[in-house]
Amino acid sequence: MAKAGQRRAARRQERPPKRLRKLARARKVEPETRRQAILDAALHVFAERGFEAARLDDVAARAGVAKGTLYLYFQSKEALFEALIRSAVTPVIEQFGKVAAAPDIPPVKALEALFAIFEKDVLGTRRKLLLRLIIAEGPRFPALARFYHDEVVTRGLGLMRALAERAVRQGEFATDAAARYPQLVVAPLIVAVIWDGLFADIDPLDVAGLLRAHRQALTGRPRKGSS
Amino acid sequence: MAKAGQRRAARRQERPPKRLRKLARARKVEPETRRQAILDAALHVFAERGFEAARLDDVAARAGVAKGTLYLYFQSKEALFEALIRSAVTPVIEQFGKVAAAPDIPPVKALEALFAIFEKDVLGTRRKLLLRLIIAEGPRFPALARFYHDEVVTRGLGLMRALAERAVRQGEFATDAAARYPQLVVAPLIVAVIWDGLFADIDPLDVAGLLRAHRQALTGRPRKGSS
Amino acid sequence: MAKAGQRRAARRQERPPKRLRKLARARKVEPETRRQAILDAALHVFAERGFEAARLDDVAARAGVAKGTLYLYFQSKEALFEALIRSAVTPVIEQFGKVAAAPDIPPVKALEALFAIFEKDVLGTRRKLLLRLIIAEGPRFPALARFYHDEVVTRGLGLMRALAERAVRQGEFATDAAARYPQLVVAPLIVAVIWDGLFADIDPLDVAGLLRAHRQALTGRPRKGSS
Amino acid sequence: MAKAGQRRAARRQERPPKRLRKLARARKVEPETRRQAILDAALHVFAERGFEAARLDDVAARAGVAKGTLYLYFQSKEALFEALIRSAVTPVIEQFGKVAAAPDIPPVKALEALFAIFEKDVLGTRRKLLLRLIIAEGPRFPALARFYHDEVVTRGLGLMRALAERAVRQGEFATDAAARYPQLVVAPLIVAVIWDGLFADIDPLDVAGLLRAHRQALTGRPRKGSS
DNA sequence: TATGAATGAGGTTTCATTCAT
DNA sequence: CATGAATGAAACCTCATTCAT
Repeated sequence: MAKAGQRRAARRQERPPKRLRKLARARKVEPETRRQAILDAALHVFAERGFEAARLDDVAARAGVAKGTLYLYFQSKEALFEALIRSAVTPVIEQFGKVAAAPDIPPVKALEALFAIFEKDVLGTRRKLLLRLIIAEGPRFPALARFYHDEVVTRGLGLMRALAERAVRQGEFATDAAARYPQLVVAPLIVAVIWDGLFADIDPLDVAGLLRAHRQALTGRPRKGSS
Repeated sequence: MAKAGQRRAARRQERPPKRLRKLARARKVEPETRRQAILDAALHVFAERGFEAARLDDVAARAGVAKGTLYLYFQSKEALFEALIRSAVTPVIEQFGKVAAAPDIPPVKALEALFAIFEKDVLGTRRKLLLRLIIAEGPRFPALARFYHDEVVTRGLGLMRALAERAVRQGEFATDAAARYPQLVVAPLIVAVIWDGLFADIDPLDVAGLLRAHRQALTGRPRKGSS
Repeated sequence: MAKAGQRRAARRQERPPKRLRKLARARKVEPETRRQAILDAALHVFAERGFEAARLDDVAARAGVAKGTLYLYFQSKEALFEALIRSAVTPVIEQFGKVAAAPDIPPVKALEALFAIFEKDVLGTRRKLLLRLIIAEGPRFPALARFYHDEVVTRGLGLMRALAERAVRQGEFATDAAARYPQLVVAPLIVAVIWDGLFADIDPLDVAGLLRAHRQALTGRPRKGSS
Repeated sequence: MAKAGQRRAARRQERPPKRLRKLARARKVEPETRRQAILDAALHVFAERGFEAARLDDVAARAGVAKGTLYLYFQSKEALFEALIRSAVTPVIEQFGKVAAAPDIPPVKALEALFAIFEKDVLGTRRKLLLRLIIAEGPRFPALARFYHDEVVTRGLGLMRALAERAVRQGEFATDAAARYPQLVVAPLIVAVIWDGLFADIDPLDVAGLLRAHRQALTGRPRKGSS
């Protein structure tokens, strides 16, 4: 038709009255299950569009519940977002903790293991979306930033520092730089996540190679023959 | 025939005239000046709220122009956002280029200079907002991500790689890791920007110390006496 | 973490809460009823102001729904307009068909009946607004023009032609002009609608007289004593 | 780019600053010439989009003047519209008058001439746009409707009535229907204009044939062999 | 006289939130 | 508990009109 006002019209198509759709009365699911379904859906939608642009309609649809139902589980869009961040954040750290704190394995081996976990369980899963979400939306959600700082960053960097110190003591790291600034250890991980978000399609990054090189740089020892 | 002083003709039948403009018309300024004012305002507002949440009302108010004026300079909110990214992106790289490419200064000195420039001209200015904006919004603006990749990332990493290679050849870097993955050189810079955005208020980062430690790690030599 | 009672999250930082809904939620009505109410309202508003000048605010108010509700039933202003035209168009034609096709009543009697129907069910009702709307806005809505052409004009003229041919065969029409150009039969009806729209207030038209005279002209026989 | 808000954006393309375009200081043209240029442009734009949707920007561009200049010649969009209707309306009528009133030519010949004029000087020119504009927008501009009624309709129908009466007296018309309702004479002309506006592209009308048939119907005499 | 940048009210459309069912 | 129709504030964008130049 003509050219009158239509903005995001392209998003929808037709509008069947669709009422009277004999609603199948939601075969009783565990509330916790449903809560998780909503959080899963929310992660996808928030990650894809960002907090503001995310539509609860989409979250509800993806979770397979009605829009109103969201409000039975979360007070508001913001509360859902916060719960999302909080819920998904801890598990990884604990895994990290187990590896990093083990005093019997050599620090460089531990580092290797940590990077592998990161590659597999963060970069390889939807958890990377979470990390991106925090980086992107954190500045607008100070309470979440603080939570993340306290729960993840501080603990994570603590582990890294302990590991680095162990590595320094055992002569595995050339300098104590990483022990004083454990951010140096994780910085390439962060960059990998960001790179993936921005350039995955146009210039994918060889994360494994990057992390191998990073380990090499930390130990200060030339590559041992292999790549 | 109702000859004068009637606006919005077809509305006249049912609508009170109520049109009493005062318009303190802005004294003519150079178009380029005004364009810059809008871009400045946009940087602030977009950086503070993100693309979606940013309101053009706020941009206009901050720029000291009427809402409609924005549209004399930019086609849409999105166009304004793009222009913002594109406009502010190149200058730094050029500065970087001058320093990094100079073959006469020792690579580590060059690195030192680059980090100083970064600290002063990016972290110390509103340019860091821009970087954050790209990190946060880039995934939703593939065209911009590509632009940034082509104009900044590729060139920047190219410089870093050249510098690192020089450093390796001259024996200033312990390993060739940074030459193979120049992302390793800039990763702490990125982390500094992100940290600043998220935790500046609750746990500020000693960026100078971080970057010093980073240089130290890259060279693989224990600190030379000083801090 | 500001847990409850906060809406529009990301706005919270600079905006007064000021959200105090009262919403006298409309008692549930049948969707079809509501759809009709909206279409009725739309007919009035569009007819009175034309497509462009019509404000959806007015449509909503007249239909007794909120502005947003319109978008639950129609995708856009344009879609509403199209639906309006399409919904109201067919009924009359069917009535026409019944009368015009009846082979047992004399053609002139049928014509008389058709004109009476037109006077009562088109000119006498809001359907004339619809006709005017098509005449006025059709040029800007080619899809609608085609729809109207195919659904109404072609069929209507077909009926007229058949009727005229019957009249010619039976010697009731002086010439075959109307059989070849059935537009001639309806032209005065169109003119009556237009006249009503433009001059009803200043110089009303005696439509009954006009149509009587028109029949007389078609038959080519002087008035039989009466009027 | 992404899918954020953009409504009529497609209409524009880029936005060159275009200020400082050494304005050629409008080589003095006669005010009346310029006024006509504006009216010509206005006819096109108003006809194409309707009053409300017409943009003065387009009128100005088409007339080759700046937007502000329009206001030196007309008080408002509405005033321009009114002037447009008034300015273009009279000429045809006068031509009609000359032919219709000539007492020496046979009425049917006169009719033939009138229809020819109509076909050539109305349907064949931009004047038909004017007629359509009056039909479409008249209801929202009562003052214009009255003007048109008094200046054109009344005079035109008067001429038609006189002509028809002459035809009746001379036995050229089968009935006095057209003398009593001269609208019957012009109705097919109106229909031709409307048809052209709505269906020109999908089902063009043989106007000449229609009008020949119309004359035939009015005279009530079977076609005289020819055409 | 002519310009066109600037204005800002007002339009359409979106979407978080509510609540009758 | 769950639903989803309804709400209405607020966003983006347009364009008639003004006025400094």
